[in-house]
Amino acid sequence: MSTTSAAGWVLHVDLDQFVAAVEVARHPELRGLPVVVGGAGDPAQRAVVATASYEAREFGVHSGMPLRTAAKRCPDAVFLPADNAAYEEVSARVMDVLRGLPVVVEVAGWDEAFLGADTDDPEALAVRIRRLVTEQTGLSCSIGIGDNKLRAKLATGFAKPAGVYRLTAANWVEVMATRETGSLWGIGPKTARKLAAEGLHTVAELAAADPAELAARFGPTMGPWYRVLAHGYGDTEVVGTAYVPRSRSRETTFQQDVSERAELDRQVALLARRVARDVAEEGRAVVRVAVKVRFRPFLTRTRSVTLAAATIDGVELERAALAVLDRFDLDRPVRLLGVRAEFAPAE
DNA sequence: TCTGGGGTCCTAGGACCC
DNA sequence: TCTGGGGTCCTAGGACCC
Repeated sequence: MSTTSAAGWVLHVDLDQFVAAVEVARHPELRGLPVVVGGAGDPAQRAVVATASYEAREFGVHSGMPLRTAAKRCPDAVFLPADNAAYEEVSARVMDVLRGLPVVVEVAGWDEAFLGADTDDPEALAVRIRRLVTEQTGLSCSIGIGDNKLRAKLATGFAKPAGVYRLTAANWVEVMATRETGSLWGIGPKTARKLAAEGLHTVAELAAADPAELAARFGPTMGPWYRVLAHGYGDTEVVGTAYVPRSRSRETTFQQDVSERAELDRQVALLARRVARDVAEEGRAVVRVAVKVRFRPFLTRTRSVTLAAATIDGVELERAALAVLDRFDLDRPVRLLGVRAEFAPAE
């Protein structure tokens, strides 16, 4: 089978409330209850919601929300710790089901994948995929059908939950024209606000904007790209080759802010060792090491260094991370430390 | 909304070189 | 050293996504 597909259809498969669904699958007594997964499962701790079940979402609980806030909105929710190893295993099983089909599979996250498919009846294929995934994993998914990745991805939003939806050039204007620019995949809250300040509120308004003016305001790449998004244009190539990471990082938010310098050194060394283990597994040389410090209340700073020579050696990575930490003004309480290693760009 | 953890890509300024 | 223009690398920060 080829590893890319430029012709035919793009399908976007997205598992419904994935993490919560995995937990319900192994704790059937939780079915129908508001379930909130995140952190260590203790709403009193500093952590956020990884996934909320649809029942919990009814109470206004959503991912990214502090667990504390979730507990206020939904005091009766069942709080569970995140078990990433379990989710990765289930995710791998789902991807294997997809790879068993005559399609190109591009994994786009734990719970989603793009498929390149040559078919005359993408709806029939989508229905078949939904049935297969449920039969073989017990999980429900939604599927967006598009003539490119952007439209397939957005279509999934209209397909959820447990449905199929087609979004192409044929219905793009009808479906998207009056929606806010922030509904586009790639335009977040900040950019949506800046666009609105330029008088561009809807997808149709952005599509009709002057590319040169967008370039002047938002940069030579991003400006014109926003307009392209608003037209629904996008990548049609689905790539099935293995993902090659550009970096590996580890970070920790402390339950209590840390001020003591020796403890900060100790924590950075621990993080650097964890990164070194990940790097060793990857087996690729590191060319740059970065340290992230988040001070109280929430001021985030990064410092980084290009190594004199690329290395995979854990001791050197740890030494580099400590040296970078030393360049910060550590005069305020710290709530988070992070260490990131960057690999040499793949050829 | 007192704001996790793991990623990617773009921008912009300064250094440095020719 | 009253100083141009272009290219590239390094670094920090921002925005976005899952």
